Amino acid sequence: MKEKVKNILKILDEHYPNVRVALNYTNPLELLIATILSAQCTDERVNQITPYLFKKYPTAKDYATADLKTLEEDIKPTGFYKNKAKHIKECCQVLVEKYHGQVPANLEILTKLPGIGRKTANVVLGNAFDIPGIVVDTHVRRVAKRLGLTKHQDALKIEKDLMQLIPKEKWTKFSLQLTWHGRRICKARKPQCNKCPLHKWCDEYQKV
DNA sequence: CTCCCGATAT
DNA sequence: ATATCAGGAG
Repeated sequence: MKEKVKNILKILDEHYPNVRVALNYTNPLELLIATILSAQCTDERVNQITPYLFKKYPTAKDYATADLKTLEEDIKPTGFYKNKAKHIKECCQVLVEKYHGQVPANLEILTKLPGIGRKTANVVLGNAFDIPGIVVDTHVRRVAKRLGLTKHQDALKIEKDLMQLIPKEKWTKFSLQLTWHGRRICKARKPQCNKCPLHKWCDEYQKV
């Protein structure tokens, strides 16, 4: 397994050397909001509305004091807009009341905020604060499972498995690489195994 | 486990 | 028609 992980990491680095979050942002708050909006929605769609959104709501206080219906309309194209608007407003209210309107760089604090789970928290920590974290989104879950890096379905168990296998300083980049690979090659519906540089090390590919 | 939301691929 | 898309709350 150790050799397998080493090879997978090497191949990922060769093929995806400069991965970056596909969501556009210029500060931790913007990344936090964009990540909440990205739930069950493509990043392109999120990027389409965020230029307008970030201009209209530059600080946490702007979301905290926003009219809920107006905020719903502003984020509508990203889907789940009622839940997301409610989460964003409540989350920013806590940020204003308890954290001076700043995004805390701490996993335990972040995951207690309304609308913020481990996935969103780790995206913000890893990319806005350079604090290593394994991000288990739908792509990471699928690809890690297919590769045979975990047997679990539960996101937290997958996160723990990957934390054991991957060196800490690579957690954030590895998550981004797996997500990117999952989007482009190892797709949910029609995985492009013939184009996949990892298929030698893939459990699922060996089965077929 | 279900619900929230709607666009797009298959 | 149905599954899926950078999930989280109740």
